[in-house]
Amino acid sequence: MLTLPFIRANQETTIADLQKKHFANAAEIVAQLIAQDDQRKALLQQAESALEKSNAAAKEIGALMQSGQKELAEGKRAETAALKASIKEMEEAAKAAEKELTDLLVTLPNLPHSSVPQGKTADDNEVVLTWGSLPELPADAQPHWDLIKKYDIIDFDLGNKITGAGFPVYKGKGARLQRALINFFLDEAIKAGYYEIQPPILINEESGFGTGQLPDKEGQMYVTKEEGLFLIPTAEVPITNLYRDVIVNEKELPIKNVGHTPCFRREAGSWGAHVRGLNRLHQFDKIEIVQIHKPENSYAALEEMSLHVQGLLQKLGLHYRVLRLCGGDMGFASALTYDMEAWSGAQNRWLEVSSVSNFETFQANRLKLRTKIDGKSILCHTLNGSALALPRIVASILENNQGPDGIKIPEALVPYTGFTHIN
RNA sequence: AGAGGGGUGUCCGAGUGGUUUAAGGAGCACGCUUGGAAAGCGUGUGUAGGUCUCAAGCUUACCGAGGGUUCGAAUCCCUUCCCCUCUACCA
Repeated sequence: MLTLPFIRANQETTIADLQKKHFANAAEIVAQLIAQDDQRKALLQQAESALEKSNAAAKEIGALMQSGQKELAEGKRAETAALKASIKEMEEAAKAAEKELTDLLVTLPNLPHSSVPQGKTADDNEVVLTWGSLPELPADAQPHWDLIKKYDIIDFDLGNKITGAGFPVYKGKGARLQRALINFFLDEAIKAGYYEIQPPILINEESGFGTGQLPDKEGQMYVTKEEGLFLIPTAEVPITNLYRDVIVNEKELPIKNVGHTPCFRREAGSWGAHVRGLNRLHQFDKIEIVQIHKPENSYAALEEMSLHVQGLLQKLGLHYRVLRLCGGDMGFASALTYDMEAWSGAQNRWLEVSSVSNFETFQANRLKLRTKIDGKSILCHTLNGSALALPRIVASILENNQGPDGIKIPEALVPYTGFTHIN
């Protein structure tokens, strides 16, 4: 959530930045926000001065009662009683104005960083770098959805039976590969100074709001019927919300947390040929890194996180590229996002395997996550990234490493899998 | 899940309708004292909003959360969340 003082002080750039993110009617909405804020302030002042009068009168009555002047007190009481209704009305009006204002403010996306390229779609993203080279594959190379059947390691039919589409069952070496990747990614993060967290994977509404999933993306999450709890779409939600309503001691910054969780996404209406197999699932495992910083350090941290993710891909020997997302393709809450895409040999295309973002104060403002610097409380910057999401990594490893001996496990993973080939 | 007891500031803790403008203590910060330290003494010590060029000041809200009663609520009532004890159940 953007802050009103910032919008007021930077109207021109706010409008231009919103347009860069292809937010419709930016100028009108900014003007409307400011008008509503003016109105809110006026109503608030009205209500507060009425309250002040009523508080003073109540105090006077108290004093009169105490000194035994009952009749004077009774008179005063009758007088003050008449104020009540109008005070209530004013308070309600002020509250309604504030809610209206917040409801509108919450619809504004975060402003993009100056380095974010102009553009509308994924085609406009900027390729920052490409690492490695195309894998050499046999002529009869198969896509991963055939390989998993050939080696009987991931079973969609069984998942269909017990749950539904998009909930695969991992079996044998497929299950062990999952576990190996999870441990490998966690260990690498811990080596890089992250602190491991195992959060709940159901979250309440406040948490959904704190990181920006609610009220907007309600349809993306599964909800429990009785309690109204949401299954997390990413560990970012619980791990970042640990710091909701917290004033972090400056000495504790930066905070670097990592957690592995399953992630649940409804992905309503997005099924088709390009989301076959492991490319898009309703449930998948992901290791998420989350950092909290003082504002001046957050962009250095973003680069560090990007390098960490790249290090993982390099150790797995996957051909990858890094994209700087354009304004139109970025997430709602992000100020700058790097996507890492791994090459999928048999599908002949790039698969997004990580997304690393700096949210600046956007989430912190919703979370009320602050720190104190020189006695002043300021909003922290939050960042997060996948390090990494499993299914597409598995797809890439299977496709890129297939050969006559079966699928070769990347060397860095062998200590974790305990086997060198899937065959 | 049933019965009972609780939730007050950074922490402990008093407070069952009106100088509570949240007592008292601890902690922390600064000062005095001291050769130095401790002790002692003094002062200060939250968050958010509004007003204000800034600061100060003034003001509103905040005693788990949300509503209500009242001229006035930490205190009374309702709803809800969380914690503790016992019972039940369970991995």
